[in-house]
Amino acid sequence: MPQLNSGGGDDLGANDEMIPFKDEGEQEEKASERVSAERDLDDVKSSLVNESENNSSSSDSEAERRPLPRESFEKPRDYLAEAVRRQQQEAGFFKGPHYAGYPFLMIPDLSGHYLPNGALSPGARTYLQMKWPLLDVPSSAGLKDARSPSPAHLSNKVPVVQHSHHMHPLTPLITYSNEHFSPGTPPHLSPEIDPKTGIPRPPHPSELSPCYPLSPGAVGQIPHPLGWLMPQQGQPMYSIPPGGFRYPYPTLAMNASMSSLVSSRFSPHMVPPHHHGLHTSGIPHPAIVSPVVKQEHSPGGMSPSMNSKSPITVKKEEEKKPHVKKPLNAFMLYMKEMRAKVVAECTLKESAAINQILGRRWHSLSREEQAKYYELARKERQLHSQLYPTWSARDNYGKKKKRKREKQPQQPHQHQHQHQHQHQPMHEAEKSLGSQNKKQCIQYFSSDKSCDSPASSHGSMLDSPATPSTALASPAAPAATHSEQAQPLSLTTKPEARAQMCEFVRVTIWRGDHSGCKTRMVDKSSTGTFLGM
DNA sequence: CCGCCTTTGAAGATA
DNA sequence: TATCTTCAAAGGCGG
Repeated sequence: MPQLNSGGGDDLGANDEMIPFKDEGEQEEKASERVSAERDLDDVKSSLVNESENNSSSSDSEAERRPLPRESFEKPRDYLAEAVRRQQQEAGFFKGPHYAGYPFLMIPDLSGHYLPNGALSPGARTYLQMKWPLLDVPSSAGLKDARSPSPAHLSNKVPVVQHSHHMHPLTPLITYSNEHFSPGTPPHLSPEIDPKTGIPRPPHPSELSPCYPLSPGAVGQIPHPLGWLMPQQGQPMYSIPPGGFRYPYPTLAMNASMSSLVSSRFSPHMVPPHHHGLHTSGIPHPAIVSPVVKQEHSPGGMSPSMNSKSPITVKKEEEKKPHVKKPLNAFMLYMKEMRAKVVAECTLKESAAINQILGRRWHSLSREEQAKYYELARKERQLHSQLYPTWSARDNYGKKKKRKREKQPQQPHQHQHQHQHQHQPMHEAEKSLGSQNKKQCIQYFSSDKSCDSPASSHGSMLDSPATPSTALASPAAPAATHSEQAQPLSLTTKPEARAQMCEFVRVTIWRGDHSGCKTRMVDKSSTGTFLGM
């Protein structure tokens, strides 16, 4: 479990983030036949590292080594801490053109999710216009320029936008003026509160400045700075209890990253300093799903809930307690951002299928790009914890009637992560089909290059679609290695072609076990193989 | 209409 | 400490 206040410099579990490839080894182990391939992968990785390092003209420290092989990459803390340090030291973190591509923003949903009433600050408006250049707009020249790769980019460790899509989803940030991204630490930052302990702690130089320096007691009543957001579906990402909070801080103390985070994922309303007016409007905070009650469970200090209450009362409050959602993790952020693109590329609409693609794309992302999302996620968590200091993931346990995913007692080696089961859904089918060969054929997404699936393009990788190694081994990866302009996501394909290439069908799989049959999304092109036809 | 599917990651729970 | 479980988003689909 991540340390919230390690004192090591980072905050809120930032240290546990960048381990995107943690399961790689496991998967690789399974695929003994791919040993040599792995070796090649290692080589690729090494070269990648070298290239990256070479490209990094900057003399800076560890951050410089950002593009690291998996092993090194597993030290997010240093990385992030360093990044932050640099950010703070160099006021130009967001200024320099080369930093333009390192926005901590999630743009895609901006309009829909975060702008309930459509009201936007000028900055936000600009932002919106830039948002989602959308699927394959070949001529986003201006944007292209913004993301143009250059040694300078790389030298700054800041993940440079390199996109297959002409424009990095996050690129729009570049449109942000410095005013919105005023770098550096706000002078008026108060000590950050440890969400767990509620004890204020001095900001560590290497950690992000708290965006909302709230006192433990005040936190609960503080309006969510992001409270303007209202997701499209009417389900707020985060929401503020009705009635809103009073916003105690005339000026939002927020550093560059935070402001970007806020302004993006959470809302452009945040940008303007007139936020206090916003909250009085009671706009729900995106994290709160059901703004039934304005009162959030008391954060430590001045909350009434501190008082001893009868179980009934407590229960009542519990019921009324708005559902504060978990902060999105890096992948979720990525998904939100990229989903629309994938959907546009492919004919499919089923999220399950889309998510598989996204999962692969995720792995095909360069470390720098992933780092951006990890950073974003970290900020999200940080923000979330500051907004809801007493919130715990456990609070949401049981609120979602989750399917009971049956365990697979017959397969000892699968008793790993649930999500690892999910990573290899073919196992179930495999059981029913009873052969490794079949298993390899069971690709939800196969040879579709546009709908991506780096792994699928490699027959040898078929049984390990989602592993990073696979991604690295994919055709796209090497490109990424050589240039941040790699186009792992293949948006270069024309939509029509892509549409053709990306068709999925639902396949019902008979499962020999208790579960009977099961439906799966399978790429049409692989259906035949899958079905043994 | 609710839950499943599917992905990764974070965090809580459990052994 | 290691492993397992739940939930976060999303939207089509099935019962």
